[in-house]
Amino acid sequence: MADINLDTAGKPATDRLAAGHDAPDEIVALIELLFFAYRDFVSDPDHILDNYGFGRAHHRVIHFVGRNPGMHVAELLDILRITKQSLSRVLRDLIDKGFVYQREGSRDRRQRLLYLTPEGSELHGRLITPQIARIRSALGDIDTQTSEAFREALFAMIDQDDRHHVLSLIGDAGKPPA
Amino acid sequence: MADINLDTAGKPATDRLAAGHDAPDEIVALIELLFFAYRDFVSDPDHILDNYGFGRAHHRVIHFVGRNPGMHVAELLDILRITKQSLSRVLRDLIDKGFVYQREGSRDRRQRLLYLTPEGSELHGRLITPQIARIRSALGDIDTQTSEAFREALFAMIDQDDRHHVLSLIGDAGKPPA
DNA sequence: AAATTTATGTCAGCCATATTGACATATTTT
DNA sequence: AAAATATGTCAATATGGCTGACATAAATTT
Repeated sequence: MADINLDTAGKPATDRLAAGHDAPDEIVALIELLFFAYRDFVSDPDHILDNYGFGRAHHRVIHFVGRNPGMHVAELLDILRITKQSLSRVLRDLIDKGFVYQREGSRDRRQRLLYLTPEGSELHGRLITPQIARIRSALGDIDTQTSEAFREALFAMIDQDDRHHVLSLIGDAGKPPA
Repeated sequence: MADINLDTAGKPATDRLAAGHDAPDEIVALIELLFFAYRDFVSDPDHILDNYGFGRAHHRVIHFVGRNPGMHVAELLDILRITKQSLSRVLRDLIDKGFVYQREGSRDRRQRLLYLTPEGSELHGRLITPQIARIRSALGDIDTQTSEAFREALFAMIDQDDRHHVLSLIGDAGKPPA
């Protein structure tokens, strides 16, 4: 934690001059807070995943399949914004190790519907627990309105044309902003 | 955008049963919103970086050095939470291509103080512009209180023992929560 | 019925980013 | 003078992303 040699003790003005940008400090603060919040937010699951020989990619699959049982591969690709090949490797790991299984779609037998096995479900629970705790504790310090505002702000950060999709994923808990 | 085969049309109850967890939907919604917000938030800079042959790692260095000119290597390592070796490669790229330069510390001549060159500063500006725009537009739809709440909530997500550090980095724009 | 499109999977190879552990150098601190 | 610190570098390794090509089965279109 060594004390640092930031020659911009007072910050704002100095930085803006040095950088030569017209970046409003309150906004830049939000940019950095998002970075730090996300960094720490994923660190808890990361440690757990180590014990299984899995990585973040596996976590994402476990999470979305866990929350949307019967989801098919194309939908997962769309959510994760990765290629078929990238997903394929991760999915194979999860299936081989017995955390995810596939079933043929009944409506469309080309589709492979994805489900968590009991082991997968248990891991899902383990991974989400610290994240829930972190958010609870973060919002616990704050009032309900803040929590609502947090949801709205995060939602508004998402690409316009993907918001309806996200809404359909997160369900009623993410009510459309008034 | 193919319409999806989520067999949990109504969501909440079904999912919780299927997954077997006691995950409150409002909190899970926040978890997912954070994922989607971050995914889209970094996508703008990512596209720009492609044109320079740089990646996210380079962006992070450009950003923090740009905001904290004269920062030294150890501090950067602490912020990014990566190893010396990982930083080393990225830093070498940036120095070789003329976006960052180093100066010997005057107080401690072992230190290498980091600065952006004019080119680095220009790239910094290019990278941060869409991020500022995204946040402005996200908060534009919303009121000032919401913006404040957003800042508070993000801050509270950060690891307890790192908050003072983050505070010192983001300056007054991230006022300590009342 | 035949042709086309779609959903998925897989192969081979590549690149970016991260890791560890060992070691070297210069400088500061004890 | 010895120890600790700040940085840099080497070699080896792992993960997770990418592209492009190709294969199969099933659904859809003509």
